[in-house]
Amino acid sequence: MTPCECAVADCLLCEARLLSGLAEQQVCSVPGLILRELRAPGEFLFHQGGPSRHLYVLKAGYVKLAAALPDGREQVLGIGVEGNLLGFEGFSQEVFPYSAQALTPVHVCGVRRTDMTRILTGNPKVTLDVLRVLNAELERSKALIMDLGLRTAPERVASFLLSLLPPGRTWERELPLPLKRREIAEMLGLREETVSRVIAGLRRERVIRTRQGKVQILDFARLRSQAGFSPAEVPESRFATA
Amino acid sequence: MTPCECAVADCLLCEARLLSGLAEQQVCSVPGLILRELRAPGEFLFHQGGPSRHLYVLKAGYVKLAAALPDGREQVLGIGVEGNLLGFEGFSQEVFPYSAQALTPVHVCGVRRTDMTRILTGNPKVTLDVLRVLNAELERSKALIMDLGLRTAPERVASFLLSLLPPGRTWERELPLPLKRREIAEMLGLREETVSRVIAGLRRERVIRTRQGKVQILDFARLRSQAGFSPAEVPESRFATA
DNA sequence: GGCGAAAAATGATCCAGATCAAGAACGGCG
DNA sequence: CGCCGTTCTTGATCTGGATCATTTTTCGCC
Repeated sequence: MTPCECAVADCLLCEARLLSGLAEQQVCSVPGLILRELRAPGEFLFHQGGPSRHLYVLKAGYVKLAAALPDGREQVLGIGVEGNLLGFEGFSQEVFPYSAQALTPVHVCGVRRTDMTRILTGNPKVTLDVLRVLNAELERSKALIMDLGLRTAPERVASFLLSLLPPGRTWERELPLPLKRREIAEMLGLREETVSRVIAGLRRERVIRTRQGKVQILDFARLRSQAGFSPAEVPESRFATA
Repeated sequence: MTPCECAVADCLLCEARLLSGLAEQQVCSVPGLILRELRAPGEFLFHQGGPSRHLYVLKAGYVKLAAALPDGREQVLGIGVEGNLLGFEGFSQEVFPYSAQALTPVHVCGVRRTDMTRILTGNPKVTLDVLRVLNAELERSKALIMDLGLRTAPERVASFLLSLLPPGRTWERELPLPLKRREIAEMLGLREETVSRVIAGLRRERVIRTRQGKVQILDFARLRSQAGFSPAEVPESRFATA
C-alpha cells in the first residue's frame, strides 16, 4: 500500500466521519484522493459560476459563502466552520452557485468530484452521512429565510447572535465573531449602519458585551425574547455542525 | 406475493424514480409500505412541531409549505408540486420544522419513516436519488434567500413570476398560479397590497396578463430584467421538479 | 341570473430602515 | 510611539413598503 498525503487520524474528512464507511486502507490506497489546502484570509476556495471540480471539508477557520446578483449586490448565504462540507452542490451541478471566501486562515481537505461520486456509489454509509449533513444545511437555510422574511432588524440581529452559540451551550464565555458589521448586514439583508445601531443598543442595555472579534452574551433570556423565539426554543447554530 | 395497495406504474414514488433502486416486487411485497392519501384544499399533510412519522411524495396538486413564529407571523417556505418529496427532514428529526397544507385537492403517497430508513440503508441508488432531490431543494432555498435578502418588491414579484415557468419552457401559454396574493406576499416577505400593486403595474405595462388562477407572460425579456437577473440567466423553477 | 363572501385593487398616510454624511476608535506597521 | 487606512459608531434626512381604509371584482352557490 502506497503512503498517502493524508494522515488519516489528522483529517476532518475522517474526523467528521463523512468517510466513516471507508476503511483507513481504502482512503490511503488512493494516492491524491484527499488534497489538503491552506488559504489566507480573503482568498477564495471557489467562485460563483466557476467549474465545480472539488468538494471540500473545512478543517479549520471560517469561510464566507456568498452569492451576488449581476449588478453587484451580494448576499451572504452562510458561514462555514470547522467540519462543514463545502461546495457539495458540485455533486449534481457543473458550476458553483455561490462562492466561498476565507475569513480567517483556512485549512481544507478536498476530494475531486469524480472521486466523490465513486465513493458515494460504493459506500452507502457515507451517502447516508452526507444526506444528514445536507438536511442540516437545509435547516439552516430555512432559518435564514425566516429571518429575512419576517423578522425586524433588531430581531434578526438577536437571532443571529443566538446562532453563534455552540450546540452544547456553555454560553457564559466569549464567542468568536469572525464577521465584520458589513458581513453580518449582508447576511441579514440589512445595512452595516443598522447592524451597528442595533448592537450598540444591546450593548447599552447590557444584553451583550463586545470586544474586537468576540461577543459575550450577558442576558440570554432577553436576547431570546428580543429575537422572537418561543421561550423554550433555542435556535440552531447558523454555523452548523456537519 | 401479496398484492399491494399501490399499483406501481401509477405511483409517483416509482414514477419519480425515487425508488428506482427497488424492484417492483420488493415494493409490492411489503403490504402497507406505501400509503395513499387524498387531501382536500385547506387540509394539512402535517403540522409544524408535529411528530414526523411519514415522508410523502406529492402525486398531484399543490401544497403550501410554511413555518410560523410563536407570535403568529407566517413565512411560506415554498410550494410543493407533483413529484416533490415532502417532509424529508423527518428522516433525521423527530418533529416537522414546518407544516404542509393542501392548496388544491392533493394526492400523496407516504412511506413510514422507519421504512424509509430501512429502504435507504439497503438501497444506495435510492439514497443517491434522494441526495439529488435534497440538493435541488437547497438550491431553491438559496434562490429564495437571494430574493428576500437583496431584491426590492418589484424584483421579488418578477422573480417569483419567472419561477413559475416549467424547466422546458414553452412559455407562451398560461401558467397555473395556485397562490392567492396573500400567499405570494407571505412567500416574498411582502404585504398582499404590495403584491397586488406590483402585479397591477406589470399588467398595466403589458408585461403579463392575469386571469383567475392563471398568469400569462407577455414580455419575457422585460420581466427578466425587472427581476434583476443577468440577461442570459433563467431562474430555476421555484416549484421544483423532484 | 342574482346574492353574499372572499379576494383583489386602489387610495392615503406612516414609519422602519436606507441613505448620506461626519466623526471616533482601532489595528497594523514603519 | 505616531501615522494611516479600515472598521465602527452616531446623527440627520429620505423613502419603499407597511398599514389602515374603502371600493371593486370574482366566484361559489341557490
